[in-house]
Amino acid sequence: MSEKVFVSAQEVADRAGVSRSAVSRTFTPGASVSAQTRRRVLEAAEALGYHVNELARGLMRNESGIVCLIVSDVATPYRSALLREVTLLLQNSGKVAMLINTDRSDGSVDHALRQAIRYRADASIILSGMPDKSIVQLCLRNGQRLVLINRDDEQPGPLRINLDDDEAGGRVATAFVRAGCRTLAFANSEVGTPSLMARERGFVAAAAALGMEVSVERHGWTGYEAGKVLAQRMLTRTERPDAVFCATDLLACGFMDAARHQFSISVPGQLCIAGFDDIEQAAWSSYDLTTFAQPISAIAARAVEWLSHPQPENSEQSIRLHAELVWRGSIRGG
Amino acid sequence: MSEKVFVSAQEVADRAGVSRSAVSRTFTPGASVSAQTRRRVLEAAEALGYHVNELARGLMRNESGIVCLIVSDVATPYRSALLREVTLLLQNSGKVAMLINTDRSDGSVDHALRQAIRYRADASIILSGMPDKSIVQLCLRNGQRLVLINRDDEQPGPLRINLDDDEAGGRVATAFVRAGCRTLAFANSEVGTPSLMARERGFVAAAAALGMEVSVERHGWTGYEAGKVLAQRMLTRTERPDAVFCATDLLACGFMDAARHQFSISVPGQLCIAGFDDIEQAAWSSYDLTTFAQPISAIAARAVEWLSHPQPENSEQSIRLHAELVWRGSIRGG
DNA sequence: TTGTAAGCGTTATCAG
DNA sequence: CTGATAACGCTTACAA
Repeated sequence: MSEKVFVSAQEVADRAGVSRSAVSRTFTPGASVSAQTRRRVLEAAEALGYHVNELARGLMRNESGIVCLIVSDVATPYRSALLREVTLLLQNSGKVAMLINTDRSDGSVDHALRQAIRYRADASIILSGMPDKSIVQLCLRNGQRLVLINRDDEQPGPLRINLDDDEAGGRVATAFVRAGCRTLAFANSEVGTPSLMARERGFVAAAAALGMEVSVERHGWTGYEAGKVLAQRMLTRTERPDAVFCATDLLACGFMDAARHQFSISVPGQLCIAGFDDIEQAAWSSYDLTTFAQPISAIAARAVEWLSHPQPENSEQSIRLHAELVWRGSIRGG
Repeated sequence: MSEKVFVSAQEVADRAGVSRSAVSRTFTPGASVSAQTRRRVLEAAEALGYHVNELARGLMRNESGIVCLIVSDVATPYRSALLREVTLLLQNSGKVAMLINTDRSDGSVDHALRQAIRYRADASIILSGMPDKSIVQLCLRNGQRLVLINRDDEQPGPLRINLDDDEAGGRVATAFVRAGCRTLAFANSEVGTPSLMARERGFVAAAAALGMEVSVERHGWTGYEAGKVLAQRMLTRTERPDAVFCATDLLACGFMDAARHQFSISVPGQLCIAGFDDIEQAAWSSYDLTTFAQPISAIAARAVEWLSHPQPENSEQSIRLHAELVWRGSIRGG
């Protein structure tokens, strides 16, 4: 198989009878080339199968066009939906996404960020995990913009996009009470992400304000299986809850399935359930889950927009978005 | 904010009191550097925060380390699971994934492949859509390796990984008959992907061999909603099917939900259902769907392995993998 | 083992 | 508007 393969701007220039620079200008938006030169260059390029080498271009411009997406558990409904949205917007604004799949181990995100630096990514968007403070500084020093989504970090520099997780609890608590529920529970995972904890705290506080106590249980990761386990724990108690707020839709689906199929508890008849994220499955008729919608499009839009714009420099780099309550059938009397 | 930011090998060399090349060699696996030089370089690099510039390295080596993943509908359970697997393996073998999200329009994949060429990706893996013949040739001429997953294309050059979709039908048909079903149906989407059509043909043929006819209906895309619509069409007929093979798990979930919640048909009591893909939701107790498992790990492994190995050149570049039947509760008498 | 120097494919600068 | 020339940060003969 042939080895020396890629055709360079020089070859195009030779064939078109112009200089390298003319070729370069032809492929640089907004550069001044005469219509004729331009046409001849394009012809030659087409004939030769020339494609700009973005590696070399990035080297010169000190701007690769690459944006790193750092994420664990990509196959999860919420994560993959966010990923879709972000990549789409990124492409529309002329960037290209580099995907780094982290595991849930400690140095994982830091490792990913180092990768981003080596490829001279213009920016990194962190969808899961938390980078170490030092590596964040390293990225910023290297001129890399950082976006943290739902990470709720305090340090300045990166753009932080978060939801009003704490306020969600209040709305659910009210709905549960209105539905006549008396024994409230919160099903959480053990991972203890700031946003998950905020949902828990908000719910507990709101319930307390209504004069009710919440039994909290935490287990495993935020997936379907953990929801089942949590249901097993909570539904075998002597004082069984008649309302559960699950920190995540996946937890809620697992919880609901266990309640119905293992304990023959009717939802919402004997048990009201609410989730968080509004994943696609929440709308499926088997679940019909009342939940809070992650404003995925808004999140992605704000992130990408911030990347494309000249930085506002001293403006507060923290955005708080609203998670809308989506009423469905898993709470009585919606 | 500071502008000239990235630290170069030269600066490291200066600080360590060695030459540029020494630095380069230190970061090139398997190059000969004395332990002492190596140590001094590493110290200087650490102190300065040096990171190899992969853009420049790729330019020299003519090998970027980038592998392009071309995929539409990333947020779909099957796609995102495959994506997770591929990115993971890619990372383990020292490559990095560039994600391009295509829509279902015609030139979309071609556009993505051009992007891949511009970034001098070492390879592209196509998970959805079909590239034009000419662009495939262009990629190959440019030394870019190509992997087509479940695309069932005939042209030589790319590695083609496919399943035995056609054989699946036979196993389902037998199971349906054994369950006592008499009125068979196949629920497909309109997209007409080779693999989807192969499932349909295989099922129809197998049923014919058993002396039964299959009513086929096609609608929309391969998602949950389309499954509901198909159910509406097929379950309102005078001669209602008592067994349905859905081309996709998502279709099956939608079909099952419509059957149960709109038509109060019990599954598997009055209606047996089978799907294809074995997405996570198929195992959820609300569905408990009998289905065929995409051998996701094997697919990813074969793809990545082929990319990393020196090409076998003349060997047949087509792999056919087996989709295992996963027995669950949506067919009677498993 | 080490340093020197050439070159990878671009773009930016600056004359013309 | 165009063309020469100098970077960009790296790797890799080749020579020491």
